[in-house]
Amino acid sequence: MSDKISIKVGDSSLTVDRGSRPSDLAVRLGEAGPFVAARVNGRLQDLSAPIEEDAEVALVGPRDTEALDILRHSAAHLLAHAVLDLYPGTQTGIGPAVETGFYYDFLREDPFTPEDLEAIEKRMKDVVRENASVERLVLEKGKAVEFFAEKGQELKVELVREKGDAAVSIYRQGPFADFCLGPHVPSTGVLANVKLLSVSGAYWKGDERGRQLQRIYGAVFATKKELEDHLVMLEEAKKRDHRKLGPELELFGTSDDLGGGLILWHPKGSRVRAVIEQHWRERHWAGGYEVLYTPHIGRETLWQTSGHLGFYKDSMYAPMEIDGQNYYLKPMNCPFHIQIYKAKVHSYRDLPLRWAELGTVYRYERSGTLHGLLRVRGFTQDDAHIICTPAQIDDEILRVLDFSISILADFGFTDNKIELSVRDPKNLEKYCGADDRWCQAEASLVKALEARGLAYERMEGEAVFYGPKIDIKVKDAIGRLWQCTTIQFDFNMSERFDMTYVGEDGKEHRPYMVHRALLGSLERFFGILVEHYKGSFPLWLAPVQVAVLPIAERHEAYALSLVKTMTDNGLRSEADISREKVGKKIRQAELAKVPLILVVGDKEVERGTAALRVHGQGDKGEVEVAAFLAKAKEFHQNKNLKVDF
RNA sequence: GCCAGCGUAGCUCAGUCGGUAGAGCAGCUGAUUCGUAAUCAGCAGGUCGGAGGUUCGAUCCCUCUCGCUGGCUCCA
Repeated sequence: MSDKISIKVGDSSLTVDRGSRPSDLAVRLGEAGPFVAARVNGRLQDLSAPIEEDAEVALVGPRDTEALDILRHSAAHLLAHAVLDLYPGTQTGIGPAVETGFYYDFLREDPFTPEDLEAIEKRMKDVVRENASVERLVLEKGKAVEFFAEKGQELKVELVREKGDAAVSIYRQGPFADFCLGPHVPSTGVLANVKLLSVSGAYWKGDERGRQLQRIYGAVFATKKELEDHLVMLEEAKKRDHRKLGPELELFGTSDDLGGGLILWHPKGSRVRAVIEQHWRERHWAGGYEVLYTPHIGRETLWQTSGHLGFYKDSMYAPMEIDGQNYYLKPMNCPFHIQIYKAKVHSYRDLPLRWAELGTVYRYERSGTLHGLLRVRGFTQDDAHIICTPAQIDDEILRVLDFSISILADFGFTDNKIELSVRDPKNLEKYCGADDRWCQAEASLVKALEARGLAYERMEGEAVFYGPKIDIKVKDAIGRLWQCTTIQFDFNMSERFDMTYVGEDGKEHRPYMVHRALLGSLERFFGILVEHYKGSFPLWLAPVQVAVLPIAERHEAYALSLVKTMTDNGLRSEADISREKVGKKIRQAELAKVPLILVVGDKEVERGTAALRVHGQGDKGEVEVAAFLAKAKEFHQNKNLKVDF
């Protein structure tokens, strides 16, 4: 075996000693760097890792996209380095890169305070300036255990014992050493643009019964600008926060006296909700659905049959006793729809049935999980159940998929991420329902996605126990994903309630049942809408669509007549007849994010016109009332997301 | 539920090293009748989240409790 190997870096080819390191290549090629890692024959590795065979090598700079995870992971190590410098005796848990940055978990008696975070960040920056080197060593497993035991790092000892191979790689910098595969940056100098963001609790190995650790979160980027942009984005997200905008725009509220996780829809929010519901109903009727109503409570026996009392009881509220019988608040609508199904004998000729309901359900959520409109204890699901024969299932799935995507688009969500959740192939016994049914169900989900050419991610093992499903997540204005639609097969309920239909053969058959929530819940969807539009709803959804602002008292009658004209034409309109100057009225209408503003004074009264202002676009000048009305009506009725006058 | 932080007027916030609180906006009243993002003046508004304790005295210190925030866990 030759002790030379040939290396290709970009356009250059060179022959080097076997065992040369990527960092040597950089020197040899006169590449300035800095570099954070190297891609050797497609695999990311340390700059200091020897190359043992002919290879194609790419040096990875901090600004390369594939560097970001390395920067994050290394920044997590830097964080631990600083923490151990400042708080010796702290035990380190795990510290990975995550989607938005990195974190590290620590075990320590005293809580980290915000001041501690500042001190830690400062120490991190010192270490960056020192450009401390990061060293990799490989120890035999037993030695690695000893190594961490000597340092008093019991958590690491546990990890090495559980996960370590025969040879364990360890990264070391300052007082900190980690059991870690890498790769890592060669030294800390490239981690200058780092910021610690928050501290929170976390469980050791994610186990609720396990030890409680303290987790410090941070973000890191290759350039200062990217870090600043990220911080601006966090600020931007805060400005869109529906929990702030909701009460500000008088859309909804909560009340301590009412209780956590319960939402009060204020008049303006209720208006928007009513518009959403009406649109939803009309689309469902047009789409071949019946819209049902069912009660909020049901007898214990119903929940026993459905199985909820068996496996879902912890999420249900305590029963109330009525005439010696226990009744439960509903956590789901399906048993009620099934009762309607079972009210008569169904023929295959009746199917498919598509039954939808805006059904308000109540679920116990642990106090710490409640979050604005997004996680609540009482909410209205836009639920539907499709009951059909095996022969109909492909058509029905395609139909519900198209329907869902189309309705999401009505609200401005056209950029979606789709996930197909299927069984865990290694654990088939934990699922209910016959194997051939699972196969057919999965096949029809895939067929529908492929028929429409939709990209999707296959989530192995993510199916719920009763059937495979498709989830649709929508992307909002600042790129965040929100789960809305879920289309799930249910092989459980139809069995438990012994749902049947009479087939052509005169025999009883088991229908397919598909659950579907499209918007998800009205509360949650409304929260997502508020964040997506930053409170500035498109015209057709806006609680007030046209504000009419008289300049002086003598213009009020005219303003009110315009409001009546708008209202008579189906537009939601209000006049501001406060004794304020027009500048103030405009400011208030703009702050309320009213899409269209009509200012009227002497000139407009005299000519029977109005001065138009479009939210976010400013003064558009004088308009004829009839022409304005025609356009506004058109935008409203067509549900345009943007208006153009 | 767990860890940490927070809770002062409707909102945003100041303040009190323990002697029962203050501003701006919003509200009300009055004046102003005004041309594209805040007219002026006056008034009113708080058992300082709730309960208990320590103290001559608690909004401030302690305990419990409720709620909110960031996460964790959970979300068949």
